[in-house]
Amino acid sequence: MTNTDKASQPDGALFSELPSADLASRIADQVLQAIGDGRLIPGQKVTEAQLAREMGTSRAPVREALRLLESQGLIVTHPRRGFFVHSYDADELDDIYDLRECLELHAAEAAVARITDADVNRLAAQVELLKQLAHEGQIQEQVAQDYEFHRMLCALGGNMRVVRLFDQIATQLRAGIALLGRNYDDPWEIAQSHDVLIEALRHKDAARLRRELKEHLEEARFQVVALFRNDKG
Amino acid sequence: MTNTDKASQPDGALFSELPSADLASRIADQVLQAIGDGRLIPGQKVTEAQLAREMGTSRAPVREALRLLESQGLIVTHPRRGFFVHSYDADELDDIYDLRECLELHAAEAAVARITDADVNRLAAQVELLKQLAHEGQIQEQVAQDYEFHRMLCALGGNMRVVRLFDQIATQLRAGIALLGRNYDDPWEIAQSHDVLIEALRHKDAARLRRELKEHLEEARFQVVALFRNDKG
DNA sequence: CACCGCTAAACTGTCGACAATTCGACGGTC
DNA sequence: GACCGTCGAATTGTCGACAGTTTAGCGGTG
Repeated sequence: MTNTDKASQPDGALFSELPSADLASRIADQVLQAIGDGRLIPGQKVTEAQLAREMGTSRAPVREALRLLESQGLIVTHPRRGFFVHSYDADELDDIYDLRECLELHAAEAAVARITDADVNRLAAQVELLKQLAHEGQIQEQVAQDYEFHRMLCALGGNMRVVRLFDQIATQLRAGIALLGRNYDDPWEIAQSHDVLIEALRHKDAARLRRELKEHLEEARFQVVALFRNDKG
Repeated sequence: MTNTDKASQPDGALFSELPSADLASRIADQVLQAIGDGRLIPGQKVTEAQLAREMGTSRAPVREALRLLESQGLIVTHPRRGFFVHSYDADELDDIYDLRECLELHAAEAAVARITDADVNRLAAQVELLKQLAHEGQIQEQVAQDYEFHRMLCALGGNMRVVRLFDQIATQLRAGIALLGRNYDDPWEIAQSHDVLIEALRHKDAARLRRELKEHLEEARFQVVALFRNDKG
């Protein structure tokens, strides 16, 4: 998820890379976090020199970090004007969900053909984790693990490029949703709504999985977009 | 297509932006072109200082250009090692086509519901252009206009994010295919194979369009991947 | 009071320089 | 002959500086 360890999911490598000492990546992570917890709000200008001063570095790595976040869709650039935190509107979130649905349904369909019982068990365990976190009231962590579940599902589709796209989309959605300031649904409901997906996977029922997953995703999409429209007019 | 004019397809804007004086973007275009016509070959190292010398600039904009191309998947970075032209293998091209199929089918399905007769006519005219270019033997241009046709189709789906992704994918495919050094099929066949898509669009037959488009794309995918496996072993 | 142009401050794009790291060649060792 | 460590050249990551542009504030004008 962070930019520090790009290869967080090494395809069977024994050791993951050591955390990069790269200044730019660390700065990008900081900015990402700042966007996530609202210290940077959408539309706000991000000044290279100011960030550089605050971080005690020169402008060069700050610039690279912002360009990285730009490529991930979290920062927008107006040439000679500077960098700004990307401000999502409801239509854009709707587009993002549309894209996510397209990718995830595709990956899930491919996954059904390749999935093993062990894989299904891992996914089921992840759902149990979601329920537990719902009980404990760890909402932030639950959101993170919810994305992780869907990421696992995408990964089982076997197309790593799709997984990378999913990561980008997830980051954007989290940034967009963060500024709602509240969750879009009851955590327990969310956790439970994954059960039907596990069922479909156990039976390797592609059609059913597609149907259920689509409903699952459109539920979230509908809630989020509706909330967004209310907040922003 | 180029990086110089990001808004090359302004959604109804009267004037396109003036060509950016941005050094980084122009450098990126040069490098992109160099990859396209084989002056830079996959796997080759790209040295910042050398590029900067050749272009008569400092390293800073070169670095930004390469990072931009990295975000588009044409350049890969090994930290503290430098930049390299991304070397595609057959499996990766297969993944890219898989992704393209997923996106384009989705966009096409959405397009059917929104498309006007004028839109269909524009697409049909584009197919005629493909045929004409096939006759004239302008293969390079035909390839470009072929992508343009599919881009138009994606755009009619209404999700601009999908279009941007398509652009990225197209760039990667062209870079990957460029090093085959030859076309993967008869230009006239390629042009004609678009006719069935127009037919399906005229009848607003989503199911048929999906079927035909899928076949259309898998044909290209099959040819390219097969050729690639032969060349590279 | 709204609008316009001017001036100063702030900022971006670009540049050249330096330290730390990496790469390649060389010679030494088994 | 293959392997290992060393040394010098080349390269990356980072830094501070400068020119041109943008922005914000201010006073003038209708």
